[in-house]
Amino acid sequence: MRGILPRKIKGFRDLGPELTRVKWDIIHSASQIYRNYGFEHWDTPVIEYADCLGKYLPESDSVAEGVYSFQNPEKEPVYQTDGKELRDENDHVVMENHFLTLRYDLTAPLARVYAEKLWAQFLRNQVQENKTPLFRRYQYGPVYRFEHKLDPGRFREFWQLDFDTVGSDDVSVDAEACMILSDAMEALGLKRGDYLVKVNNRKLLKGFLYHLGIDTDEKEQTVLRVIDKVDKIGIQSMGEELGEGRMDVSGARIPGLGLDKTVIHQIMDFLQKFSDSEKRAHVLEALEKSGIMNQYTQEGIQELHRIDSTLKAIDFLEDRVIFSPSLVRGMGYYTGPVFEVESTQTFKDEKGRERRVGSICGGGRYDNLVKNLLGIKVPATGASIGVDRLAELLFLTNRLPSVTQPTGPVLVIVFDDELMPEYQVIARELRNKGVNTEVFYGFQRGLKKQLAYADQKNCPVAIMLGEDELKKGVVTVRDLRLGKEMSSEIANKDEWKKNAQFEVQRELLIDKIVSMI
RNA sequence: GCCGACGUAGCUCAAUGGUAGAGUACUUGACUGUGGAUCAAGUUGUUAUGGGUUCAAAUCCCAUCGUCGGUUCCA
Repeated sequence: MRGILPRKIKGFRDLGPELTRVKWDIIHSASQIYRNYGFEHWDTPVIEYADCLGKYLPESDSVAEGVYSFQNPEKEPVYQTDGKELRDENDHVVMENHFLTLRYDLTAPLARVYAEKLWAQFLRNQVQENKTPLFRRYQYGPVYRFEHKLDPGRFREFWQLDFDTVGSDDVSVDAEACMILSDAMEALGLKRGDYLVKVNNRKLLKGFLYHLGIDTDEKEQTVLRVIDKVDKIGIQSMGEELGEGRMDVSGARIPGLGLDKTVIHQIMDFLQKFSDSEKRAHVLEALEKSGIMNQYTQEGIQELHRIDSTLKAIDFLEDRVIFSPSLVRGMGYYTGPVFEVESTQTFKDEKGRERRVGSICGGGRYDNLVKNLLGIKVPATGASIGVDRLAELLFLTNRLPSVTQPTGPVLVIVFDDELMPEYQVIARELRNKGVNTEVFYGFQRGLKKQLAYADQKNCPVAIMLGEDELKKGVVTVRDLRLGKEMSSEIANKDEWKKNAQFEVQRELLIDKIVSMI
């Protein structure tokens, strides 16, 4: 017989109070920075029409690999390119169960929002390239990807925290994105030097590879994919992989791209030449001297110059933002500057091995944001904080120790059902003063149980009111925080009790508690 | 998808073909209205699942499932 096993979908998780708190800390402090730069908060649905996200139907050739899709139970009209309903030979509107997709990032929905706003004008042919409106928004929320392989720290449901500027091709926006990322990292508690914003320009790589005879998008993509791994596998292995392939430590054979030896050496030289430069100006100088000049590299260098001078003007030096000509960022859709925030911190895993956290934010410029939807180029640039990655980082490196053990509520102990109304009055009065207060409602009402509960929730204070106190017109207050401090030193139970516990007149209770919190 | 390692109590892990154990957690008591520490007692298992070899399997073999590490792919 089939039964029900309580369980979660792989790659989805429950977040306890500690992680939840870290997560919202990140969101609040970073959002504050985004607003500080003028971005407005938007939110969009978790589910979208598959075609609007640039994902097409499972039966078509471009199978929506990697996303969660399903058919809408409701039939709706099919549209033509001019926005009118598609009709059959009998002039009936063609109806379909459209495919729906859980959003896999926040950028695709942004494109939909932007295109939807422009749609009416677009139909009237009033939308022109280079005249599209400026739109700046930030957004956070869960996104969903159907990953086959789930590395630790990689999930199928995870949160992103994006800001994007649509409708500007000025690279000052890219420079600004670096400022924002840097400010955001510091706002949520990272110290200068705990992180580095790394910047590169896709045009530079494109121009360089073009110079080496790698002149098609397809070739470029495969080469970039290998270059992207250099941090992970080292320059030597990367070279092997560009050439004849290599043997992995595990014995797996990794096929190479079969590039020419001289080409490979030039790529390796290029990457090594810049990996040691610390000054942005030095990198630019070296790039100019390299003599690889074509349309792409020229534009790329010029843009980096602009970014450098913008950052320099407000004293964003190399302790925050560096140029890193080897930075690729996997995705193919970037067209200009790309950036990434790397955590320089390490932590020890459960086996005591030193581990790096790596990249925690990424972004860049992409000119084809709404190309699918409006058919025109709209320049956009933006970046995304990987909230869950960052939460884990803060957790692992213990950057926020106070967050890992949040203070619990004041606990009102329940001795007697008859006194419940009075317990509620006390709780009410405390809450009105802004003190988090909980009345104990558990089954097991032994005092021991209730105090153990308070201890487990890290309550600072317990309030006890029973028959004895009622007769005297007092309330017993137990300072759990003080008690915890003393517990390591004091063995004598009575003395311990004497110090951490006292009686107070009922009418003085609230002020007393407030002063203790 | 491919290569490798691992899977024993809620958790962390022992037991090298011969009776399945410890720490921790949990429950109860010492303390009948008092957290921690201490002490005492108690509960916890189809050794991932299914098959095979053997007088005898947690242990050896095969398959399946799961976890981890590496690799491939990734809008």
